[in-house]
Amino acid sequence: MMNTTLKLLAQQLQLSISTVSRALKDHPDISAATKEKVHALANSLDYEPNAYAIQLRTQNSKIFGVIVPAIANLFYDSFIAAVEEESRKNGYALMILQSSDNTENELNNLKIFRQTRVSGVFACLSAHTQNLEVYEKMSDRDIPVVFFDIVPKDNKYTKVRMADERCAIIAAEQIIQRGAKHVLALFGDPALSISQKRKQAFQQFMEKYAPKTHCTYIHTNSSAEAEAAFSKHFNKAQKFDTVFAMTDEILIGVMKSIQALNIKVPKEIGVISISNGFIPSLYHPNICYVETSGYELGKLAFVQMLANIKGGKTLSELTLEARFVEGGSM
Amino acid sequence: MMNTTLKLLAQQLQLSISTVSRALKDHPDISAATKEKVHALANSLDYEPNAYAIQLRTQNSKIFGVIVPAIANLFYDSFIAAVEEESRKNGYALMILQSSDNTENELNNLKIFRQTRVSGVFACLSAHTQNLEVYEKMSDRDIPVVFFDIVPKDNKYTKVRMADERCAIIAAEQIIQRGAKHVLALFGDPALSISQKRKQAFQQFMEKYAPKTHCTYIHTNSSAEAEAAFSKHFNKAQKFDTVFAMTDEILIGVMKSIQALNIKVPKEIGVISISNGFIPSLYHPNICYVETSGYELGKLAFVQMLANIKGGKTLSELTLEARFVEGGSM
DNA sequence: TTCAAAATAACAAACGTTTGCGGTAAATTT
DNA sequence: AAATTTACCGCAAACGTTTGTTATTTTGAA
Repeated sequence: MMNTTLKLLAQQLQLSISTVSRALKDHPDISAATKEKVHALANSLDYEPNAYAIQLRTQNSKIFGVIVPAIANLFYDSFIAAVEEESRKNGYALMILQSSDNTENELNNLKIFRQTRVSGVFACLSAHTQNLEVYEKMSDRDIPVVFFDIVPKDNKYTKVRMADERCAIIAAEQIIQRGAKHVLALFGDPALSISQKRKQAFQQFMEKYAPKTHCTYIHTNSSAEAEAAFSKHFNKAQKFDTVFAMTDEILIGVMKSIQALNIKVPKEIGVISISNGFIPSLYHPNICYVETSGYELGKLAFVQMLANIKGGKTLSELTLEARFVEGGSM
Repeated sequence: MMNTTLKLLAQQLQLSISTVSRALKDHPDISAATKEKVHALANSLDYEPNAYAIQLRTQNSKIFGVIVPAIANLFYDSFIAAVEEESRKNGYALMILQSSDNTENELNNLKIFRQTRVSGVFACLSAHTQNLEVYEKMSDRDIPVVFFDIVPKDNKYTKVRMADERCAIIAAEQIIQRGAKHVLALFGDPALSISQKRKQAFQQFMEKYAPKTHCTYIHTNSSAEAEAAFSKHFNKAQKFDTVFAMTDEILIGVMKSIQALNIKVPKEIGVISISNGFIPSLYHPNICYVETSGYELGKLAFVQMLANIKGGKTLSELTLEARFVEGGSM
């Protein structure tokens, strides 16, 4: 079927293309009568403007690009959901690409975004991306970039992220408040800055405010490792009364071990984690956690993006405050 | 910064735009020497073709649209991941929109896709969408649509879905094989065709091949409902030896109740579900499940899409075979 | 009436490509 | 040496919009 264009409408109405174009967007130059006629025909032929022609003319694509390590991820998918909601409200669509934590993919994705002339990109750095040159290229093209979650250190970028240190500290506060004596604290890949930050903040806080509490710190790289580490340490003479899991992944491992050993929560052990909230709700009792909301972060990122687009440059780092969510696990 | 275009390259090289264009795409009309020069300059100015101009000229956007009820969903996000992988390999990008199971959103999304002139759309119907007129409109525009998961009944559409009935039957087989005597079978929203199909297939199979097994059928709409239903029924005189959960959502509710009541799996009760695999792996022992892989479905959908684009019309329904995955829960 | 000022609509260029066709010079054939 | 290929390249139109400028008509005041 022939696509209906301005030209077609113009021909049928014996008007010029420009008149039809203006009528459609309610330009004051056009008389009410003409507008009416144009709208009528446009509707009946259900005219839909060609986004590509518009972009070509106006240099504005009304599309945002999003790069995440993985879509299939409890945190990122809620981030995406939030950004998508806001985008829709503001007349933007989303193009989502995943890097699979692979720098090469990240590069290709950025290229696609440049070619698509996206209006902006939300980027989460791949775990080991060091070279930010390609992001500079986006700026050269006047495409604003809002980094989220895994962000570069340099202050010249716009970024939003969780208050990682605060998360760990809030967890520590709770642990102290409950009067824990022996804590097993499990953190993620020690090569990741997020693991380092959380571990450091947690440890410092504990040492300062509860020097008598005995803490064991362990790094694990997967659910399975966490599970193994937990059961190994739990069988030692020194029983823990509290376990802290830095991520959902770790929590999952811990909980499997707890179920396997048939340990009673919270009677025999208290459990607390940092999470988006979904995994903690899977268990009975619900696990206490410090909330890091991908959804909230998405909303925040979008605000930054809009500010960036409207008001020019907004070079700042925004961190999202975390809060403790009560469960029955402590 | 000025975007580098063909025109710019042409000027700098004292060549015509068409020559530059042809040189860049290795057209035989152009001499090797010229090609070399053009490529060199294009690289140093890192020229990137304007996708909008190309689309305007060639009427081909190289973008696929995807509509899912929700991105933040274990099944759909793996579906998306698969489609995204394949798309990238084939030089397409993805535009992902969520309907939130809301027909109005679905309509708007389709509209965006039409305006963006996507090369094709992958669509999962909203739970209660009846009117498929808008999808007809896509066909009018020669935009192929591949339905997945929740698909229309009409055979004129291209669709891929899980073998829903088979899933239920495989589960029933396993239940019979383990010699269950009393089964509690939990299904989802009875208004959804998927619930109906699975329930019907399950029930028929059980009645035919294990008429003496006593089954209780219940429909629930959420995790919480499933949790409540399970604990309510478990306390009755007649204890179940096996519970079947049609979805992850239901399984989550069931498992919470099982943990709350401190029931031993599989000693006191056998558990089996239909799932993507993630949730069943969260418990100890791992829950047995019939696998419905969003990832696999995505791959399949993509094949269909490509066939549709290349070979014209391919009106058929493909179903993805399910398989049983052993856990320790039965 | 006459003329300036609104009101209304048409013209045309531009956005960056692709591509059919035509043109010129060099190479090859008679 | 004339005629014909062949190799290489440029011209120009088209894709569907938007928008500054210009042309025409209508209106209202002088």
